[in-house]
Amino acid sequence: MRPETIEQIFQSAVEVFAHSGFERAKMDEIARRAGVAKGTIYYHFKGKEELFVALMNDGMERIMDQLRRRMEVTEDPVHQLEGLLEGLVEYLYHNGTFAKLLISESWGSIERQHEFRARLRELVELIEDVLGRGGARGCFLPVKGHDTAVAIFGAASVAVLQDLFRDPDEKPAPEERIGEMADHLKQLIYKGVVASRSGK
Amino acid sequence: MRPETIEQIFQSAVEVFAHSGFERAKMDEIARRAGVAKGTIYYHFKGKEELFVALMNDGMERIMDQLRRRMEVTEDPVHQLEGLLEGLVEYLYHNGTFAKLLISESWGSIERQHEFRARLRELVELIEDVLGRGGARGCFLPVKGHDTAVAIFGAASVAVLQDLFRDPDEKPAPEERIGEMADHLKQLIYKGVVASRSGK
Amino acid sequence: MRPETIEQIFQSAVEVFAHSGFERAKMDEIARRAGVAKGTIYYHFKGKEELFVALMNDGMERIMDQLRRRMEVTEDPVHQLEGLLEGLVEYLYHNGTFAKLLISESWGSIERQHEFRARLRELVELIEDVLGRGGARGCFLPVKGHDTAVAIFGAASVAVLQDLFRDPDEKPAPEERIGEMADHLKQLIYKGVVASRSGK
Amino acid sequence: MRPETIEQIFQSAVEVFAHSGFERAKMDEIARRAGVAKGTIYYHFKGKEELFVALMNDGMERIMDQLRRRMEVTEDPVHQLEGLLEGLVEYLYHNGTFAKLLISESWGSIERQHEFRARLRELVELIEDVLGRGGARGCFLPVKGHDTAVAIFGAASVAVLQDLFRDPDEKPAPEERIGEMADHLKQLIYKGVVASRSGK
DNA sequence: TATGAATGAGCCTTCATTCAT
DNA sequence: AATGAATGAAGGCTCATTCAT
Repeated sequence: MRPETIEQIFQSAVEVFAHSGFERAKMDEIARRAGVAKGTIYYHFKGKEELFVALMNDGMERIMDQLRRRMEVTEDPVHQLEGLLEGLVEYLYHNGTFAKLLISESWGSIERQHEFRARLRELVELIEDVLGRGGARGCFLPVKGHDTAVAIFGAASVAVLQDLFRDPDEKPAPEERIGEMADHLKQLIYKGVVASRSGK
Repeated sequence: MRPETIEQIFQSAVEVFAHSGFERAKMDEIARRAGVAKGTIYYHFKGKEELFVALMNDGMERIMDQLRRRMEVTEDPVHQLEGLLEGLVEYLYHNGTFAKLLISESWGSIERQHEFRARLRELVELIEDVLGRGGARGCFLPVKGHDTAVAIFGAASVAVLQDLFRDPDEKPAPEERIGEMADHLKQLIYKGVVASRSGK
Repeated sequence: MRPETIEQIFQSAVEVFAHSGFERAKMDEIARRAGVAKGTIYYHFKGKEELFVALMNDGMERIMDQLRRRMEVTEDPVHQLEGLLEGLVEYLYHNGTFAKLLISESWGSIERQHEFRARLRELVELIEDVLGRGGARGCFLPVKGHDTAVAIFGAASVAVLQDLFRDPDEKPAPEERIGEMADHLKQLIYKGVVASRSGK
Repeated sequence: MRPETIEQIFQSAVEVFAHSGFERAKMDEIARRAGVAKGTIYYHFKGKEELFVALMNDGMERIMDQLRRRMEVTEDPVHQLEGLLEGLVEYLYHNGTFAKLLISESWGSIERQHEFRARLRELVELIEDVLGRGGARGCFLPVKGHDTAVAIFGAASVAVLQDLFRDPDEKPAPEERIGEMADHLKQLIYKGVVASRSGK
């Protein structure tokens, strides 16, 4: 009757998992913040693990949706990559919570972590595809797709995280930072850092 | 240099922390692998936290040493950046264990994580300095130092991790991959991905 | 006689209690098998305990009915005892479920268990009466009634249980086994095991 | 160093398990009675289940020892059976705790219960062997071994339990009752209940 | 009558840490 | 220096029961 309850648990879980990481997160805390009894969580989710995975899948779907939508507005791979970078930075910045989990819970051999990397690979493939299409059209250099795509993802996500977790008092307006960071990333990824290219 | 026992604990701790992450790592397991009694660890280290921090500091010192040594061989910022990238990839690849902890335990508000990010900032500053010097000399584009440096670090470390944690059966020879990956990163970071630059 | 819903709950409860014992039995499971919502059980029964007691009382009534009916067909205590043994074995064998609960939930100091033993005592008294009447008529040895009656009940019920819970693949036809076991019990209880009796 | 601790846990566990049954028994209570911290139990036993099984195995070993010793004093199967009955009644009476668990936790399909019945079968085989040897020598009637042996065990154990759990105020001296009950069982099992056998 | 979402006390188990030896 | 038995706080999960609909 009330999908409301599930939604509350979900919201609360995102916050708590993000704040504490999977291991330190306490079901008690999630329940408290959601304003439900502990048992209620277990009525809707099989356990901590399932709740977490449901959460991450949800997050991954959202980000993939956003990125795909960004890419549909143009056919030009260069613009598409631009959209990807902006979308990625924007989403991660607004869901720092999710960004943190994505980066910190993706490495390891636990089942959950396997599933995670699989999802992450989808995102990387999105980037890879753009690079591939652009390479075919001659508007991108012939880069080695996968490694480069992963590197681009790593650059964006770590940059966002580092920004989110710096001393809270010196943080500039988020919206401004998002634009700034996306620009810096675009510059790095589009042109690289080396100046003189004629002589090379 | 270090007494036998401590060294064994250290080695064992690296393995266990890397395999399980900080939270899942058990002091029991560390003691078992080190071949010492659990109490012995507490004789040498104040607790789990201290052991972990000591470990990470050690790791950070080693990587910083390696990177600094790489940079001393030349004065040319372009070559220095090359050395940095190679050194970073090489070290992280050989110490995947450390790479994983570095990336997954750096974000959060626990004391230990603060200390971590502080250390990481040192590494980023190393990159930033090179970019700065290169920019001053005109051999680098005038990039926004900090963001770009973080992005470069993120690109390298996530790329290495993704490689280390992919399906174990399709892994090529490590040494080969290290060269390859460093090359791909260098290309990305040096030239970017966009092809036509004539108009610029 | 009983309304549909209650009957379904009853049937389901018998199965679940028998399969899992009182403690391990879950109201959820009982409701599921009965095809009703969990709340429905609580609409008809005060709780788990009451449901269980109702069940056992029902079982005890049935078995007592069956045994009493068996005894009415003759006046001869020897034949009556025969009927008791056959009836007991037959009933327990066909209601292994009940047999198990009877034997395993009867010992302890919880209220429910007291009530149980009280019921069981009724059954034992039935046997005791037959032995008493037979002793008065001279067709039974002058045995100490209560102990012997309990022993007879124990012999029959444990024999049946042991048979019901042995490896499922080597089980012979139930009907056959019932006759067999009743015979063995009759022989034991009628003649005992010692051979030479002339010299005594 | 201190097998003392384990012994205390063992003793306490026997009491608690017997008083409450496996499911209702609380590790907290066992620890409290043993005078140790809860964790101490888990230092020595893997869990509740293992503790319980260890307990039961210990009990079974003790009873088998006692019964085997009883049987060694004579070669005559009739005397041996006498020893078995006396030993069984005596042991169960003195370890009502164990008797209860034996009878109430032996039926079911959980792993632990399988193991239990297996152990119980050993005991039954002891009886079966005596009956077999006696039958071969002609001092026992040619009874069907297994069923009869199970029935004898059931008779003895249920008789003891019924006695142990009757109203506490009307209990006679234990030692006296043990002798009495063993006698009643011997009479039942040796001669049966039917009086006139000449005419039959 | 019947439902099923919600509850929360209760329990088993884990594990970092201590300390007597 | 080293040991390992003992500790106990903490946390995930279960499940009988309630109640608004």
